[in-house]
Amino acid sequence: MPRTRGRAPDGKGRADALSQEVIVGAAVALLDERGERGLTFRLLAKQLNTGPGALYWHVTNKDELVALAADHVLGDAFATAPRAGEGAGAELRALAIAVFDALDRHPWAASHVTAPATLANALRLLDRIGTLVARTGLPAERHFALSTAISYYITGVSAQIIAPRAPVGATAGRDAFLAQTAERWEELDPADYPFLTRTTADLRDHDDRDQFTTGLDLLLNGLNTTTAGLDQRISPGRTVTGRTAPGGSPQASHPSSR
Amino acid sequence: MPRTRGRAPDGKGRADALSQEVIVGAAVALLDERGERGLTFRLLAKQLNTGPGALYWHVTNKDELVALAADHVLGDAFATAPRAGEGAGAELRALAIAVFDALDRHPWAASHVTAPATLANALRLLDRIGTLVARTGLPAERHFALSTAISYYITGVSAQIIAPRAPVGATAGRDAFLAQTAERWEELDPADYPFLTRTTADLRDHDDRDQFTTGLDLLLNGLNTTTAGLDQRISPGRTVTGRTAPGGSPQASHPSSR
DNA sequence: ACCTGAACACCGTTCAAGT
DNA sequence: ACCTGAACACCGTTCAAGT
Repeated sequence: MPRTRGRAPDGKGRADALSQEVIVGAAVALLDERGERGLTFRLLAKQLNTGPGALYWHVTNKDELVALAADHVLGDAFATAPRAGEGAGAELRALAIAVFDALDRHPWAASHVTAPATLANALRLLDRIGTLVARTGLPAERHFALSTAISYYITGVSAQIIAPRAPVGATAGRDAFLAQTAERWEELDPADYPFLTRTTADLRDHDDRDQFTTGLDLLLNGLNTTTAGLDQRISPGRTVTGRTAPGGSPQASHPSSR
Repeated sequence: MPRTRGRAPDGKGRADALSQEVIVGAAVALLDERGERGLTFRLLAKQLNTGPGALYWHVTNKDELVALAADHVLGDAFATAPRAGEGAGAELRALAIAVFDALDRHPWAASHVTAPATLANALRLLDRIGTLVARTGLPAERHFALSTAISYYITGVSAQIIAPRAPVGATAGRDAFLAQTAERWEELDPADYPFLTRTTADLRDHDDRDQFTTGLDLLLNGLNTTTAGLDQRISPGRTVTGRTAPGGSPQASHPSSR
């Protein structure tokens, strides 16, 4: 079964000619089926009716191949995310969720989408985020920092949430894993872990996707407040220990605990 | 179950006896020196004066070993983060930055700190975050969601920022990489990438650590606003495309574009 | 209980040789 | 330009055998 993705039928190249796209497509399929460890140049070559060496003509090495595969599935997000003009904030939110969902369909992918963007769809994503951020009316000097922060959140937190599902092993799946982790938490000493030991119920029945949107909304909410907080960008960078300003100056940027 | 937890110094075990701690310590050193690919059971065994098989008595496999190593360096964060009572928000911020810095010292580690927490220091971190969140006075039902959101941000975004530095190759380092990426952005078509093409300067001279704190402050800022937005938790979960509520209900949670 | 080290079953990658 | 496939230089992991 030759896996020939559509080759423009212009020339007389063999119908099953190799190309980077064909290889990446087959890699995605293999990755979906057998996980990152299951992707092998030998196996991939066999499925494409060649030898392993042939693949190296189109792809530098396995790292690049996996990165290209991850970027490929990232592209799915643009199909679902609506361009409609509901306001920049709403579009940002929709785009972020579309990315999460796209990566969620291919658990191996999330951790291979890296920043700063160099591959096609990662570039497209960041540009779109930036364009939307620019539309919010926030000060232009902050566009880059805010856009990359959002971009980091989307891919970083997605990876964090989705990655534990990547190990192809546990067929029992997510629920069993969570239940098992919850059990571990229950056995901890409440004196050492006061929070975890009283929170096991939430762990058991939380929804991963809700988790993603919770933090996302926090972040987008913060965007609202941020216009006034321009000054905050100046001071905290250098404080190595992360201590707040020694003078106890007004820190509108931190949630007050009173 | 070969868990050689603390060896009581009663017997006359060889001074250089193997234990999980010794192995993890040596693994961290090797990881720091030669990166993830440089860590080999053969090499590690040689440095510990044994055969590779011996290691498997104390550690299930390489995945577990790397996870333990990552959790080990995560522990460094607790040394720097001050417990002082500057308010929950400030402490949260300090803790987050301490984690970033700890992971930044061991670029291979960030991507291996996974959620939900199962290893010692990851548990400790999440418990601490939860305890601090509980102190903010936010509604108790939201403590779990908010704490994990913060935790996801810290480890996920750290990984995202730090990971590109992990490849042991590029001795030229981060700056060269950024400059090179900036060049790529400059060559893009402004019609397709309006944002990126006008933002290359920011990419070139941004500071990674500032990037981390920018998003962090956004997130913590959002915490302030969130008390009023309790309702927002209910609706968005099910909307698959990520569209906002169809009725056009008041959406205090999104940045207004006006 | 813990360690040894040879052996198994793989890998990614290269490269001379072909078309 | 592109493909072939054998060969190189490794790996992680297992396991009978030792102490």
